[in-house]
Amino acid sequence: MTQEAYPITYGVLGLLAFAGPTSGYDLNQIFQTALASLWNVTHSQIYNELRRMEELGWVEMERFEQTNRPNKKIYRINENGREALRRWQATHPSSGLQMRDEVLLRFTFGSFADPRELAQTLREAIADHEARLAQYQENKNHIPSTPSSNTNEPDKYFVFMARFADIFEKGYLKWLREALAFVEGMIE
Amino acid sequence: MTQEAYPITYGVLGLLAFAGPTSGYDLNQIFQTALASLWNVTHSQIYNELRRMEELGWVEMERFEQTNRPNKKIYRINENGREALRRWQATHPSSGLQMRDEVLLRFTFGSFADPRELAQTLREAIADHEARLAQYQENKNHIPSTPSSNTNEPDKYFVFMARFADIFEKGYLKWLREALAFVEGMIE
DNA sequence: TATATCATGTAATCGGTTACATGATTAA
DNA sequence: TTAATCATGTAACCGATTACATGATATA
Repeated sequence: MTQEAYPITYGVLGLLAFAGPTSGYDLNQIFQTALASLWNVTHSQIYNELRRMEELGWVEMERFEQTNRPNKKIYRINENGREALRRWQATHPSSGLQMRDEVLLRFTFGSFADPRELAQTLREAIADHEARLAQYQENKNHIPSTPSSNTNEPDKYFVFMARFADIFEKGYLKWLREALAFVEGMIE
Repeated sequence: MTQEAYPITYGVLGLLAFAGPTSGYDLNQIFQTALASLWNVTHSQIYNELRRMEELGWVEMERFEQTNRPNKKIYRINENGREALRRWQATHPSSGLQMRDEVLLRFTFGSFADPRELAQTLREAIADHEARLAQYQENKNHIPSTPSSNTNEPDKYFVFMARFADIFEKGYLKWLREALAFVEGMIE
């Protein structure tokens, strides 16, 4: 683990600023509901970033012994961490949108596929993205409030970001349904 | 390089089936215009996958000496390769959509940013995505025709896939413009 | 009473990126 | 005439994923 930070580092750090003292396990849950629509992570990486930030001195860690559950480590952002977040926001993005989509890739080479199989792949993708959309709409009810604000209204940036997931998934689903109709037209 | 194939492997293989005998350099160009909207790659990875597929026996390689340019290797898909493409199409996707977007991540934690800086980030993102959209629309004029079809009409799956990039970028731009207006409202 | 799932994390691997190389044109 | 960009690839590294570990509780 080198002494450096990456976008995902700040993603975890930002959530920690919102959530207060939290374990890696819980941060992963939060990440999956709050940010999964715009940044893929695995739970392992959350732990990686927490360790990294501890080395960087951006967070404090405290161990808690538990009997019924594995022991946990609780992380808490400190002033260095908050300062790092602000510094990050003053820099330029290091890269543009990264995307990989196996369904679209398969569709593109649909000429090599049996249309029946491809149609099935598309139906599964539709179910998948419908579930995502439902999940994102459900998540809107659990948007955290801005840290250090004494209101408990949902953070306005979070709220606005949630619209992106909505627009994106609806557009995707629209395309998928049209694509399915197209592929069904190719059968036999 | 292990004896295995991944989605990106089939992406390169599929393009090779469309393009006929091609060098890694040229395949990268083709990939960037044809598939960049749905799968990120670097040119290095194209070369990696070509070597991998040669080991797998899916493609044939031939060296060409050049004087004014570095020597090149020309790759050509063989029957094993075409069979591999068809087999792949008969399997289930190994993963869903993968996405990482630093602009959205920064926006989400906009509470820690100076709105002026965030607005600037959004303006640059708008310019970036406008350029992408223009690029994708230009690309529509260069869609390859289905291999082994004796027409030279653009491949129908490629054409349909191109609509996805269109829908996606337009939706993204819509959101970005709304987000910019929102952030500008937060200034001062 | 198996078998998921919860809960919590570490270790090993690898897909994908960055850095390195190199000579020929083209542009400022 | 200095600096990009073209053209073509290889080698090294690392961000991110998969696999491993472990005991408790809930579920079928």
